[in-house]
Amino acid sequence: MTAISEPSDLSRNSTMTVACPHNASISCTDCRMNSLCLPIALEYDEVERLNEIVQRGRPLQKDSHVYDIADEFSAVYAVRSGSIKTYSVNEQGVIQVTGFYLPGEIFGMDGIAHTHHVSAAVAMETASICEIPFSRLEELSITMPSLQRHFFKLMSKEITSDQQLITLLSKNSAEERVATLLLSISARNAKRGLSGIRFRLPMSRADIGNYLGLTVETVSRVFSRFQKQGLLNVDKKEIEVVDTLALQELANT
Amino acid sequence: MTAISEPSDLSRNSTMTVACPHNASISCTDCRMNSLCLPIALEYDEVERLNEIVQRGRPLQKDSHVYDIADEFSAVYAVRSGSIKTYSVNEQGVIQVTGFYLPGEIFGMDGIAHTHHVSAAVAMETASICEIPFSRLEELSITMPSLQRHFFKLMSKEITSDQQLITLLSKNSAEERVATLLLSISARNAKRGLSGIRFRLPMSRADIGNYLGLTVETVSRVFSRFQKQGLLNVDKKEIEVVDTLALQELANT
DNA sequence: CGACGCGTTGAATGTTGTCAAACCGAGTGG
DNA sequence: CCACTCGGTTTGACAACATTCAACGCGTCG
Repeated sequence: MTAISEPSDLSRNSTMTVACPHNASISCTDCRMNSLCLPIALEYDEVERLNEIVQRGRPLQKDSHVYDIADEFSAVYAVRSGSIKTYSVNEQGVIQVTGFYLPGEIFGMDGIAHTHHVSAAVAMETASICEIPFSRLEELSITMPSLQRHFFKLMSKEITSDQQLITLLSKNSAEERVATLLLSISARNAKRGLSGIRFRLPMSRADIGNYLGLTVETVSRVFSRFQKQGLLNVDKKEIEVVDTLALQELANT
Repeated sequence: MTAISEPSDLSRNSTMTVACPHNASISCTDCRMNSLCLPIALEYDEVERLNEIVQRGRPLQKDSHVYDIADEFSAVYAVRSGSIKTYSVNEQGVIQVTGFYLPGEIFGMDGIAHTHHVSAAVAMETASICEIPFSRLEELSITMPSLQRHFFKLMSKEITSDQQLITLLSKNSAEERVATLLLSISARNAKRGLSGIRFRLPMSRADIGNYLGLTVETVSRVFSRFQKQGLLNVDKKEIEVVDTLALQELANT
């Protein structure tokens, strides 16, 4: 569960050899995302050792599962391209979207304390991911303190982002919730070196509504209102942030 | 963060020597709550070893902190008597109550992945607690697999109860939220051998409202409505559940 | 072309929040 | 002993906000 909070720090213009992010044969060293998903403190040969345990699969199709509820927990995942959403299902079968994950972000840690996943993860669009087997990661962590620290930080972030979502749902209006989500996605895009002003939302209105505890119609209306007020330009999933400050004021209320 | 989900299993009518729960000199072996807060699989001498690392303090006064936000994380805690609430505060200073803890329940695990607490814990009434230094607990866990498993289960429960709260806030009405909380407290009282029908709510209406994302007035109105409909008898904090089934239907909607 | 998924918009409804007033029980101090 | 305050709770009237239901537009895909 992330999305509202912002992922790890540091942007290093690592390599000139920029390959297609869907490409499965790329290594951690060359990956465009490595400054986001890797601990910054790793030395070159440490990255190499991590690289050896990372498994890169063929790209996932839209709507296909990375893991499903009750699947055995065996790995955590990094988004290399595309985007992923996670959701849980309660006893009554109600679905709750719990997070959106963009390239460079890590997901799937909900199973660490369990033996099985308590949520599911699906691709919102064609996506490629890195699978990091957790048992190997644990071994590796023992000899690489910086890696261990990095993962503790990631787990922390998951927990605090849960609490942020709870507060958002419990205390904020529809406009405030949507503004907060937009700013979060904007900031995360900026961190990846993309524009924080113009970007494409990977998720549907229904996903946004489910995540924020709103109906599709309300989400749509908020977008329209923001556009009318000159805060945004909205064209389906394409967003242009016009008045960042106004959005921030909304989000910080 | 707990409250909606129910804590550990098994009730064993352990001892005849029932002492005052505020009494600090009681040992884990004799504690009335041990069937709730201890892993059931522990042998007698294992309980003794756990007992040796548990620190029992003087009773806490109402509104006094067990730990505060940003305090160093050093221990987890078990409620021996009274009750505890936890809350977090976001960047804008908004307080979100994140859990209510009754005797026999464990809290303070939010700091495990961090070095410092990301939430605060205060006594809602006079309470006594057991402090379990985490470093010692980790050592002990190595030689006691059943203890380790128990704590993993507790951590899992924290995470899933977060997700349950998120779903509750995001998808349920005021009545459904209140019904769910009441049933949770009822069930937890029953598990402690107390009545699940007549009990005293330890928290204020304001705390309930904050936790459930409602105003005090709404909480009060829902209680009144439930009473009018013959689901409850309410007298300030004293609750009598009259129609459990109707409450359950509300909670499961 | 027609069906379908997705998004938008309008009108009506209903739930929850806001504001204000009053109540109640427990202390407190005159 | 009584009047007083104070915090927590309840209740009412009203307004605001979000949902519901319905219709429609638009693009894609069979």
